[in-house]
Amino acid sequence: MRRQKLADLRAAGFDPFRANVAPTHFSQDAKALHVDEQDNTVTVTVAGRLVTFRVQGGSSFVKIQDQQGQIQLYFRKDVLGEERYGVFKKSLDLGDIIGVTGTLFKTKTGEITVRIESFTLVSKALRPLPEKWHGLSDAEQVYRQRYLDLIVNQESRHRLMTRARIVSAVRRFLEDRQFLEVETPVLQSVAGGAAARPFQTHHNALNTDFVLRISLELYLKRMLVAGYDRVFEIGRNFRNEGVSRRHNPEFTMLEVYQAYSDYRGMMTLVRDLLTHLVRDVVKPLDADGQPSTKIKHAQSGQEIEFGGEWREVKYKDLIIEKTGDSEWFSRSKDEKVAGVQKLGLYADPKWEEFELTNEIFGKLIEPNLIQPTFVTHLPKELCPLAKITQDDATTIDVFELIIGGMEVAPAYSEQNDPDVQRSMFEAQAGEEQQKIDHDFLLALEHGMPPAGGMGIGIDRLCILLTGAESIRDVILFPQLRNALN
RNA sequence: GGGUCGAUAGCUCAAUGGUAGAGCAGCAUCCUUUUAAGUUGUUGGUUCCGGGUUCGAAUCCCGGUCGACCCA
Repeated sequence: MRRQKLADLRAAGFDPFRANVAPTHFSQDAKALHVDEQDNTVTVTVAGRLVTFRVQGGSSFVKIQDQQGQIQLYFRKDVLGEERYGVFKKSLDLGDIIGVTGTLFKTKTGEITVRIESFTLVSKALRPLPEKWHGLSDAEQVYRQRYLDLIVNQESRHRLMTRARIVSAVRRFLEDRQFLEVETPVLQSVAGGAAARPFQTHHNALNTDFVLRISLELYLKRMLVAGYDRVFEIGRNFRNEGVSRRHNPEFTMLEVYQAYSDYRGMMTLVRDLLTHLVRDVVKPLDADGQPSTKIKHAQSGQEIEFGGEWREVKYKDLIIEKTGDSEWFSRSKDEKVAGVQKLGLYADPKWEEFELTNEIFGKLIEPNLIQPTFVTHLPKELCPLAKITQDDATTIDVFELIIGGMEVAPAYSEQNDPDVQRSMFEAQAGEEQQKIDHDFLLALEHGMPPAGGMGIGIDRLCILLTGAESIRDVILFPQLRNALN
């Protein structure tokens, strides 16, 4: 039927797919031009997709939607003429993309509307839009055909628009502080900087195997060696692991490195960044409609308070608090196995001691840290890339920022002693083992300034700041299995 | 990888083992300030796929595909 309309238009000498318009304004900018008591004095050209269609005899109201939102259009037979009005009624369908020119006025219900003087069909929708009231709710179709979700579900439009604004604001925030954005390789010989299974690939011309990066860290540190004292990268990492509400095989990471700083400097930086994003980008309102710094956490239902001081606590203190055992860290491995089991968790005697302890942290502590919390002084086995704490050789100078029960940002005082770095790589154990990048060690031997470094999972940050349920809701096209037909 | 649940018209959803339906969209009709517009009429189905049980399967059983949630 829609194809018939298209054929009819073409037969009449008009091909919508060869037409175009020159919009003068986006929808909301256009509406802002209307002056009260002065109807039909301002002319605008706007364009967008037809999303509601209310034809009533000789006059009709329709709405189009563009990047900024929707704007109502008013078509009259006596303005357009019999023939054009007929074309409007007969040839257009919901979902079509049109450009229109007309004057702004306010309807008797108070909605600023464009009184149409001319219109052009610039793209014909050959398939119908999903239902207008319920939108698109089939999760699979929402993800596979995200464009439909974004057309009809305002909530998705807003959430994913907010993500774009968050990423943009992060860039500006860092650039204002003289950080340089750099781009480092996705194809790497060694998947360093984290412990994760990488995707493997092969370069034909070089006849070389590569992996897709699992972290940005080691190349950004080479840039510190290079004398770029403040660098950051916002880039995609890839991990060949499970898919869940918090994991997508490709995800976006921000990593920031600042020479002559340390993990405490990163603490200030990340808190300033997040409060800026909440106050100036997300701009939540409280129950009375006043600006707030609280965002509702979808999983727990609690309000997360981003303003004020954030809790800071040592990893060991959290473990001692949870186990009720002040001597936990001097217990034998067998005692730790028993202790973990006593807390109702599975404990495998084959695990390393730090893994037993970390099971308690991961299962019982982290998920309950809803308010922003800096967990500091993690066991050194959890990361080989940080500096050892001066007065406690079992911990490292790092924090993990936990919000909403999720690790949002780890930060370190970066290890810059090449010999210590090498021995820490070699001493790695358990699940946390990272591959050794010898070229990176070579770079360190040339001298890297002392530095603070930090990573922020942008997807997880967006989950928190938009109150989303799942990582899939903040990624435009989340990974799904192939749908063969 | 394991468990639970789900897949029916373009979309949102119904349907005791007994003729597969509604709303919206579509099509036709009336309507010159509507707000999920309204009016009258109407088209539309490989019930995810493949087997099985049965006189008879959207419905019960087995296998598969895809998805959601939980667990690892």
